[in-house]
Amino acid sequence: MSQHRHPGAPGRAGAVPTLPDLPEATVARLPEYLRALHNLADAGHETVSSEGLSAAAGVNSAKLRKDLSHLGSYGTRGVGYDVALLIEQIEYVLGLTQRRAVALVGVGNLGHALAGYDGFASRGFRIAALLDADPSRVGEEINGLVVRHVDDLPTVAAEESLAIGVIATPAAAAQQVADQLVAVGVTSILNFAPCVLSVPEGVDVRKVDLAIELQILSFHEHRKASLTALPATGGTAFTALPGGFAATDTQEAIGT
Amino acid sequence: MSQHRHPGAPGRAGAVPTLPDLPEATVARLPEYLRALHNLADAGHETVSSEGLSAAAGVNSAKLRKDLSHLGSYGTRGVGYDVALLIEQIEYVLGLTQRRAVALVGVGNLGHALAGYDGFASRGFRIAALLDADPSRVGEEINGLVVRHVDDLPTVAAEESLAIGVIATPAAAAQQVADQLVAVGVTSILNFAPCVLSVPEGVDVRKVDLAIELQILSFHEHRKASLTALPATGGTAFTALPGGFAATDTQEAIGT
DNA sequence: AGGCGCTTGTGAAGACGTGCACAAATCGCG
DNA sequence: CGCGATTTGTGCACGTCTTCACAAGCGCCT
Ligand SMILES: NC(=O)c1ccc[n+]([C@@H]2O[C@H](COP(=O)([O-])OP(=O)(O)OC[C@H]3O[C@@H](n4cnc5c(N)ncnc54)[C@H](O)[C@@H]3O)[C@@H](O)[C@H]2O)c1
Ligand SMILES: NC(=O)c1ccc[n+]([C@@H]2O[C@H](COP(=O)([O-])OP(=O)(O)OC[C@H]3O[C@@H](n4cnc5c(N)ncnc54)[C@H](O)[C@@H]3O)[C@@H](O)[C@H]2O)c1
Repeated sequence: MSQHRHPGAPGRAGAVPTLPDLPEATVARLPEYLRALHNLADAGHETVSSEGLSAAAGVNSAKLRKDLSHLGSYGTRGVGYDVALLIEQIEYVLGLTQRRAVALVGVGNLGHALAGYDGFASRGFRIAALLDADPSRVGEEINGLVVRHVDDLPTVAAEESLAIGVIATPAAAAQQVADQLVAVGVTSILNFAPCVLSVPEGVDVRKVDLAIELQILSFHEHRKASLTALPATGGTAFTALPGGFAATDTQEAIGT
Repeated sequence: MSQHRHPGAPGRAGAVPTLPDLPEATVARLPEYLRALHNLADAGHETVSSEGLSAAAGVNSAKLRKDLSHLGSYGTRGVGYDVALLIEQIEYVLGLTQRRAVALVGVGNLGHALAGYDGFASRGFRIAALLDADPSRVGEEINGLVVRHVDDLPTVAAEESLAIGVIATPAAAAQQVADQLVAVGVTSILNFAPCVLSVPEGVDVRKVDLAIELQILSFHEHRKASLTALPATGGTAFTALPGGFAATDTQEAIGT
């Protein structure tokens, strides 16, 4: 509270945006709030309480309030948050006011699905290029975009200001592709290949690995099975899992 | 240390497996160690040091040692870890000794890619059924599996012991599908639809949301841009980012 | 056998994230 | 204008995670 400078509202002119450096955990949740807010806006809500928004986003309301307070938030006590304003704020902080260009490398099985996905456009991104190393794939048109050869990356980067590179190649090729992306100035990479990438300092890599998610679920299945298999020694001690079990990215038992 | 009971090696008979309850953060990393270990095994390594394995998995070596110590690990001081034994251990803890059956619901754009993905089989899972609500999709054969109607779910569950349900339907249908999965006894769900699911206690849900990953990357792009835009006051103070910046699921600047 | 170098396993400290509980602020209404 | 209902923003305490640093253990070489 006290004198909290507006951290750079979208409408304001340049003048040093003063991005507050948010806790990483908060950053990871802002997109969820944003999605929930868009749903609320579509449903006609003009304001929403922290209680309502946190329920829609599936988090604790105190956590939500603390997250929003980090970006010097615009709530009104006794009322709640202005939905439209909050959307603007979050989109600004996340850097979504500009439609960022994404280059998708590897137009195979998964790459085709990604290329045809409309969730890119509706959430602030634009597929600027499809790239592949297989000559037989080059030239193919998907969703209005023509697949180009991965060696054209420098040309593509010269035409467009690439913000993010998405790697959907086999693991064996991923490091090489990452190097090529870095070479043309890409500093953010989303990697679908199941491998660790080495990148220079200043380049961010996030990974999506289906098998890891399944294996984490498998662990919990295993644990649940070994618990219920135990002969109930004293009573129903194990029926209710110990509290605070959910963590990282797992949601469990969210009541309606 | 002291007398550490083997927590249930795969070869041993039943006798109460005694699954140690691992920190959630550790569970999330075990699959990465497992992948790195398989690579090492394929490359012919019989043992590996915590330093070597942590490098291959892209984490801090102390963290790796602590993670492994949680499962009553099998390292030898002065030598390292036996690769094959460690693989066995981790696979046991993750519950991968049985090939878990996965039901994939929603065989659209993304569902097709998942159905054709060989990473399932190679990492301990088996697609047991493909399900969709669209009558025109039912009957289609993908990778040797025939798409069945989602209303056949009870029949499928009766035939197979379904461990995990994967939801790849539009967000609007996801909750309903989740309810159907829960109704037939599925207690682990991987959700690709961008929405929050409500499930009863005891059911685990993990989500994969492409847009969230991109938006997190976008935030860091935004932040990096706003930093470099600043007139360098004293010198190269901002060239190196403050240490300990990577978090959650982000790897950054991993040296070779 | 003894010593030496290497590596594990872990205690302890600090950083980080979470959630309760409540004071401060705002609105609407009489 | 004042009051009560409501909701935000946050201090605080607690739990979890990370990282350092080092003693204990192991194998090898002499
Ligand atoms: N298919 C899925 O559902 C799925 C799910 C999770 C993860 N993945 C991972 O995503 C990646 C892609 O999977 P896929 O099923 O689409 O594989 P795929 O073999 O169908 O497609 C890979 C594509 O990458 C291209 N490619 C290969 N080397 C390249 C290079 N150096 N530069 C540019 N392009 C190159 C190939 O020509 C091919 O078109 C894999 O690493 C896979 O493990 C896939
Ligand atoms: N395509 C991608 O690359 C991608 C990436 C990330 C997330 N997603 C998400 O994954 C989901 C699927 O995306 P998509 O591109 O494959 O969509 P899609 O429309 O191509 O496929 C959806 C499929 O679900 C089926 N379906 C609809 N209602 C159903 C129900 N009640 N029960 C069973 N099946 C039902 C439809 O018949 C269709 O086959 C969406 O939520 C999307 O946001 C997709």
